[in-house]
Order: sequence, then structure tokens, then C-alpha cells
Amino acid sequence: MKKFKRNTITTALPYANGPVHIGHLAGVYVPGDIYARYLRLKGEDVLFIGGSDEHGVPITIKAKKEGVSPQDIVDRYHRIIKKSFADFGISFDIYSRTSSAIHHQTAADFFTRLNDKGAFEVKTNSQYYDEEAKQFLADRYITGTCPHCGYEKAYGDQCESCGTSLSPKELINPVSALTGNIPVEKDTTHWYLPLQDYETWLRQWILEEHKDDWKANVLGQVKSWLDTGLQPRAVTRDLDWGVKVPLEEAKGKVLYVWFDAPIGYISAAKDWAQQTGKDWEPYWKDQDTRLIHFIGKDNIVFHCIIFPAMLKQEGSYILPENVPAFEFMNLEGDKISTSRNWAVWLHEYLEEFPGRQDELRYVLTANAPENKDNDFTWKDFQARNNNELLAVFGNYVNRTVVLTQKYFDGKVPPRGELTASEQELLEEVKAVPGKIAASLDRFRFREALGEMMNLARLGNKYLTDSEPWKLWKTEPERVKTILNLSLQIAANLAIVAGPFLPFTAQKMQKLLNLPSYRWQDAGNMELLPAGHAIEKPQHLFSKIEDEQIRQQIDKLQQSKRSNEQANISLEAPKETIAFEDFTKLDIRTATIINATKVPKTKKLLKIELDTGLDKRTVVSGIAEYYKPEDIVGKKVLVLSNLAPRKLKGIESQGMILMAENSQGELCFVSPEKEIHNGSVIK
RNA sequence: GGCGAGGUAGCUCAGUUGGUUAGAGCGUCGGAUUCAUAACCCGGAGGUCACGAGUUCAACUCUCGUUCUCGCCA
Repeated sequence: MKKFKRNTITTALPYANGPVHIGHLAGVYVPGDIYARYLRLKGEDVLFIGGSDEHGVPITIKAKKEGVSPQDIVDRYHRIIKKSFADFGISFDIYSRTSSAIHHQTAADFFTRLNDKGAFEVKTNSQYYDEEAKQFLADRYITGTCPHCGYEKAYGDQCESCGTSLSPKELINPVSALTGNIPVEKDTTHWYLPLQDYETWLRQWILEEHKDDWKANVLGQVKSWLDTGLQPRAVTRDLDWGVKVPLEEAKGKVLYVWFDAPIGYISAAKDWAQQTGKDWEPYWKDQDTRLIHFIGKDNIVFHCIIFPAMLKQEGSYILPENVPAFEFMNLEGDKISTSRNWAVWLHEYLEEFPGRQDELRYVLTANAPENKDNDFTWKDFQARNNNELLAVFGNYVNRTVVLTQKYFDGKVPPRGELTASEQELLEEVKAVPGKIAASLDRFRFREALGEMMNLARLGNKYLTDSEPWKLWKTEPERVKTILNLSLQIAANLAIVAGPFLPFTAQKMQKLLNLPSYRWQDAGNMELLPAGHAIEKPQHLFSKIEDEQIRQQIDKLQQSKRSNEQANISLEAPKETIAFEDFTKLDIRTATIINATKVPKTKKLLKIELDTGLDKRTVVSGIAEYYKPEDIVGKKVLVLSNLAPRKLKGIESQGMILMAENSQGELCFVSPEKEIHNGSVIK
């Protein structure tokens, strides 16, 4: 393995349109922080970088909605995020932001440098433009009727109803989501980065040179992109919020947020350098620097394809040594969502569980979504705190300190002859730091944390097996040895816990009166000299009671309820029609006599109906709500004179009437009393 | 729809290049113990390794198909 002189560690920049939640923490900031602390403890040179990502369309939309400026929005969230990270103990050397002057300068310079090198293609296309809002519309901000299924609220990039992907020009009756106006087409010029030019190089660099040390999910995703073939990607957009494109001919254009955001890592280093009077360049330009990006899986393409291509083209920067991408953390079985307020917000946790940062750090690390999505539940949080962290780790330290106070007045007793099993114990303790380090070096945080806990287990077992409380009257000399070793284990625990549980490690340092040991000191069983005084016992952790958990679960359910309320948006009333229009519809009662799932579809059921007049087949998109076996015999209403239509090769002769709620869930509409098939609805 | 990752004990996860009775933590049940926040320690039960074929002396592991979850792309 190559020997590096220093480390630059970046964490994905949180988007400043909301606070930070446990999903961000579990997959990026906690592992990043553990890693940074671990390296520092080893005495390595580390620059640990974070910052708020403050540009992009969603922030401008939010600002407009609230009637404030985008700057107001990002100021608000930047402050909350920065403070909550600091309070939580994420040990950034710098937490910067992309709305800062230094970032604007850095990003603009980066663009200029690439532009001077001829790295971009310039293309002009026509795009939808909202004349009232005076801006071009991103695909997501155009709605209209889906040309495939007729759904009226399809987005410019995709129809939520039938799932097909669209381009804005395909929409029938496009409407601007900003103003509700009809957009016009207008030409606009943009700068593109021809990613396809970097394909061969990327393939070699990632898929060959890093095929053994990068995670499978990262390699798979990269391979998928490369195999599909890369496309030129626009690096500019028409917007007034962002880094201005530093060209005369690009008035009113800014750098696309994905282009400017990763440059934010570099700006942050400059920001740090300004504040500390240090030199940032070695951290980004020296080949002896190891660059690591901590990100979530949704960010792989930016950090493994696009940003490296930018860096490579620029020429003077180093490339990442590894990009450990994490999967997602769910919450109580549902996807975390900022907009649906389905989250555990860090700033709220810190208020509701004051002084309990390490408890959350422990649970998020133990459950880190390293290889697959994971689920955070409050019950699990409680169990891991009470049954593992407190019961195994806290209790071990406590019983050791209590015994030392009781028998030796808080002074470390001297060690006598060791038994054979104690010799073995020494060896086992000695091996622990190496095991933890090996796991951390491979970004296996759960495993590393497990090894830390094993050290506490080792201590517990040793104490229980040796039973000093029984020997005290008969063999006080043995008790001295036993407690000496137990205390040494506790001191070791204080060192190796540092990266994972920094607040606890600090408490232990005080409790045991330890100097500031380094990682290299761990494994040593002579950290505490005989006669060394320790402090009075103090609990490291406390129980989390059912009541606290119940409150948290209630809080989530509350937000689920208010979401449901907020989401009930009824469709606008339709125009008045004549009675004759209604009589054209031949709606009748019918009974389902058979139903099967249409193969290779998610939603469709093939349904045989007895309509009284005949037996016929109808294809209905209800498979997500009803199982075929459950609906046979059901009385339904059918629009029987609808022109037949082929769906997946099956002719559908009519349409079963369904009620649809605002979540798009469907249910049958049935006659209230038994009535014969073919009865007319009027 | 295409691609990628995943589906292993009640829960959360390990399982290296295919090789004995598939592991860990928590939970559960039983035992032991009292220094410790009823904690620790010992032991037991618990798995058709998503499903179905195939390759092989041998498959959780390799191949193909099906299915479910998540992500990326169109």
C-alpha cells in the first residue's frame, strides 16, 4: 500500500434547503468523522472538510414560496446545520458554504481554466421559458398532460402515473409550475462537458486500478455508466441564483449546481487556509495526499465520473483514492423524507436528548448502511443503548472503577504474578487495536465498532471469571493484579473509543486521569502506573426509558397524520355538462367471475366480468391494491360502452369504475344492496 | 424499460478464491452470580441461505430464469 503524507477527507455537502437528519449522519458524517478522528489519533495529517451546498433551483423555489430571498433560506439552514454538526461532535476542520465569495471565485476560476483549455462544447437549444417569472424552466418545473396515459399532472421529466420518462416538449398543454402560465420556447446557449472523452481513462483508473479496493456498489454503478456510454453534460443553466458564469456572452447564466458543488470541497480548503494561515494546496495538489470522499449512493456518479473528469481536465489536482459510498438509512420502515417531515432531525435530537451524542453515534455506526439500506427504529435505538452500550461498555468501566474505589481507595494497585490465562488476556488486548484499524482501513465501520465492544466484553468476562470480590478476604494480592489489569483494559477502551464515541472517550480520560494517548498506545497493558489515582465512579451512559421512545414514535406518527391531511388536495371541479352527456355513458352493475395478474406488469389485472348482458374481459390497473383471489365474486360498476382498447395484447372491453384518493390509491365502487348484474346506473 | 446493489436465525448484519455440523450481536429460554445502572458470565433453542432449474464429487458461494426492495439512467 502506498504511503501518504496527509489526508483530505470530504463529506457530501448537505443541501441547504433543510436541516440535517439521521440519514445524512449514518451514511456520511458519522463514518467520515470516525475516519478523520482515527487518522488524527494515529498522528496523521488530516484535513476534514464539510460545507453547505447552497445553490440550485429547489432553494429558489423555496425562497419564492416563503417570499424571502434565496440567501435568507441558505443562511437559515446553514446556521442550523453548522451548529448541529458542531454540537454533535463532527470534527470538521472547516465547515464552509458555497454561497461564500471564496467559493464563487474558486468555482468561476475552475470554469475559466477548463474553458481556456477548450474543455467545453457550446450548444444552443430551444427550451421552455416562463415569461412572467423571466426564467427558463427546469424539466421538473413544467407540468402537463402525459402523452402516453393522459395523466394531467405529469412532470417534464417523468409521468408519475404511468412511469414513463418524458422530455418537457412531449407534454400536452405544458404549464409552468412557477406561475401556472403557459411557457414559450426560446433559444438558449449552454456549455457542455464532453464526458465521453474521459471514458477510456475512467475505465482504466477505476475499473482496473481500483477494482480490488473500491466497494462493489461503487464499481458496479461506475461500470454501468461507462457501459451505457457517457454523454456531454451541461455545466451551465439559466438562473440568477448560483455562481455566475465568468464570460461576457453568458450573462444571466450560472454554473450548474453539480458543477459548482464538488468544487466546494476545494473552496472549503481555501477557506480553512485563510482562517488558519496554512497552505491549502498540498491537500489538493500533492501526489502524496490521500483524498477520500464520503458520500451516499445517490452521489456516486458525481464523485466517480464527473468530478474526477473535471479534476483530470484541470490538471493540477489529485484524484480520490477511494469513494466509500453508503446506502440509505430508512426510518421506522419508511424512506426518510425532508418534504414529508419523516426524519429524525439532528438539531431536534440534540435538544431532546441533551448530552447523548455518543448514544446516537453508536447506534448509527452499529447500524451503518454499509452494504444495504438499513432501518432506524426507536425501539432499536433504545435496545442498543440499554443492552449494548450501557450494559456492556458502560457497565464494564463502572464496575472496574467502583471496585478500585472500594478496595484501593481509587489508586491503581500494583500487579503481581500473572496466570497463564492472564498472559493470554494480554495477548488478546494487544490484538484489538490492530483489528479495529484493519476494519477502519477498509471502511468497515460496523465491524470496527464491534471489535471495540469486544474489548469491553473481554474485560467483563475477565472480571466475572476472576471474581475479585470473592478473593478480597482470602487473596488480596490476586485482587490487586486483577484490578490492575481491568483498569488497563479500561484505559485501552478509552483510547480505541475515541473515534467512535468522542464524548465518552473524553469522560473516560477524566475518570481515569489519563494523558492524551495516541492510537499507537492502545494495546499496551501498562498505561496506568501503580499508585495512579483515578476519580470517583460516574456513569458514562444512562438508560433510555420507554416513555422517551414512546414520545419519539408519537412525534413521527403525528407528522405522518399531518402529512396525510396536507396531501388531501382535491381535483378542481369539472365543467357543467348536459344530461344528454351523462346518458351516453352505459354504466352497469357486474360481478367479477375471474381475475389474474397480467404477466410482466406491476399494476394490471385481467378481469372476467358477468355484466348480465354478456361475459367479457376488462384489463384494470388495480393490482397494487387488490389481489386477484380476493376480488372474485365482487360486485362492481362497469362502464360497458367504452370503446375496446388493447392493453399488453389483451382487449379490454370496458372500464371498472374506481374511486381514487389524493395518494392515487384505488377502491371499488359497489352497489350497496344485492342487485342483479346488468342493472343500469342512472 | 435498461443497468447496478441487495434478499442469510424473531431483529440488525458477517460469510474471504465453491470444501466438514452456515456465524456474530441483540431478543428469547435455562443456568450461575452479586463488584456493577436486574447489569455481567455460561449454556440451549432458533435458518429449505428469496424462489426454480442447471454446472460440479461438492453450491449461501458459479450459470440461467422468476420474484421482491433500493439506487442510477432513459
